[in-house]
Amino acid sequence: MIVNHDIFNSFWKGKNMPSENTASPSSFIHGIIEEDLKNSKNNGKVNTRFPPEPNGYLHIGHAKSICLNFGTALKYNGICNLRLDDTNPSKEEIEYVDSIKTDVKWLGFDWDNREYYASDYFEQLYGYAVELIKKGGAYVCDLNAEEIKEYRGKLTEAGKDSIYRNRSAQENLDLFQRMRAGEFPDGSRTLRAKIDMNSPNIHMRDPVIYRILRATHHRTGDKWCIYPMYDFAHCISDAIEGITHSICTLEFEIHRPLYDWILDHISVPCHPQQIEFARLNLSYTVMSKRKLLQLVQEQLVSGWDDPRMPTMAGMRRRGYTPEAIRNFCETIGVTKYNSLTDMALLEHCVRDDLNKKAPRVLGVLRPLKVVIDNYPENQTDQLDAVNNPEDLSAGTRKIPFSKIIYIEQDDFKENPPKDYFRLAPGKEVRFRYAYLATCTGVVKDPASGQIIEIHCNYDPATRGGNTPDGRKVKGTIHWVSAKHAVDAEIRLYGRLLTVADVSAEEGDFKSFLNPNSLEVLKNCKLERSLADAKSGSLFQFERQGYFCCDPDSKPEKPVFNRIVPLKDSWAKTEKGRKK
RNA sequence: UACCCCGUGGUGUAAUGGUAGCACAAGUGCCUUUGGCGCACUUAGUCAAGGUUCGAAUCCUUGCGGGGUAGCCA
Repeated sequence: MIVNHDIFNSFWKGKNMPSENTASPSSFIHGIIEEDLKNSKNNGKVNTRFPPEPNGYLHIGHAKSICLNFGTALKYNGICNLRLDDTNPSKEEIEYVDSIKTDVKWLGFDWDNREYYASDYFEQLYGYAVELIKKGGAYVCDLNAEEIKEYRGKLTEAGKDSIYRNRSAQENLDLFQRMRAGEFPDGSRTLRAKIDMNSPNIHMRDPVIYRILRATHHRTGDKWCIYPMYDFAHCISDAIEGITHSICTLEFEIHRPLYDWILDHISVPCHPQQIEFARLNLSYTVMSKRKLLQLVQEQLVSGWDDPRMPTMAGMRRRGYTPEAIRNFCETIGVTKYNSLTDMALLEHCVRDDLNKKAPRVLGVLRPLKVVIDNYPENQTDQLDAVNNPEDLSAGTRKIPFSKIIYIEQDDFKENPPKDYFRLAPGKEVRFRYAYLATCTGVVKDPASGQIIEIHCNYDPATRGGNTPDGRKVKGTIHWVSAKHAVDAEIRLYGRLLTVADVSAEEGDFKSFLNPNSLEVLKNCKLERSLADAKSGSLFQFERQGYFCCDPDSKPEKPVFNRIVPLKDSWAKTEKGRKK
């Protein structure tokens, strides 16, 4: 696993703080908050938290939650804590903790010194469990896992009481203490909340709140052999931290009565309000940690930071910017409707951001050799090129032109279709920033018939690409001088999956993996300046797309990732024509 | 067929009882030394039926459709 912190530390530091605007998604949640504010609830405070479990890498769905939680706190002058929800040591690792912190910072949010861990509350949580037992709200149950399942009943039928349900508080206290002391084997007993085995809500049928589990915790080591369950730990952690609005995803909606029940039955300092919203689903990808982990473990991708992954690490390596992701999160909104967001919207946000800030360069992905017959053998022109037409303060640079150049294979057609205004026999095009030239001949490989070389004559009067006589030339194509070019590897990424909505398909999601999601071009020709591009730096290769210098890049062999192609209305009409 | 939640153009959302709007996508045209960007325009929507109301996407009822929930996971 490669974690290149330099990618963003060098490039983005100080440039990626969210503005008031992008950090302010408006939604039904803010409606609730503003109502609370109006009623002076919580003394006018708005405190949130982002509470990931450190059992995997953060993905774009988490970004939505991060923007919501941190953005809400920012909007209402509150605070947002980072809390690692680490109550299940069997799945959690320090590597994940580190990556989570890295990703939240990279996205542009700051938890100051409020880096909290549910595990920091284990002692307090234990105390609250004791209080609950004393109040008759919890009991130690000796049923095993299968028995508990059986006693729980079904969705459509009530459960039945455990035979251990009516133990005395004294006995429960003694047993719970001995559970902690390690007197009983894993799985032999649990602490359960004493609620209602007939509840239509299965989560209220005496849920387990503590289990015996001998696993080394990444922070508390072997100090504990009992661990609190989510439902017990989360609401109390919220209360301990003074959270006012505990925002989570829809699948916890049915847990809310339990969240409230626990807080109502112990003496916590406050009672946060749980509010649920719909998690993000993105077309042509998967968003579950389990599936992403599978892709990594089965080496179907190169790692958590494979640029095809919807993880923050993957998107970072791909070249997506924090600003683009934040803007995306604002654009998609927050509701309770289970939706499927079009990947095209994310790509739009990426292009929109990159268009403003990415310097333009010339690079040829699939080179075709062009000889300018009437250009002097050993001459080199240094031509002025605009770095960014969207930002003239980015200035200009010099690019060298000479007798032999490379153009894109797509930019020449021996038998051009109608409306094709690139290079073709007898046709004139503009080499961007350089000269107008007319195609005079084609050289083919006698054996295969493949076009291997084009011949042109240029018009010396058109230096810089201008036409003193005012003639209009519609086609402008990019090029790179052969003798000045730097050879590079370019990785083109496609969609991870072949179907937009894999949840609607039957069978294993892996059978819908796009076999062509990665195409590596090893013979690309780029303008010289790209030889010393820094890892993580972003460019627009004119007429091609946006590209990001990969950590694998070396001065002698630069490597670039295509972040997203430019929109291509010609490809669209061509495709339409073929139909 | 238990309980809970959700249904607004193709997609994502706004309208909090008072003109159904925005963005993406799709399409057309203009502009253009990036077939990019930008600009203008077009297509297209309140799940259904009743009810309340001067007036309903919004409130009520029923139906239909979608999602969630039966870990000692979170």
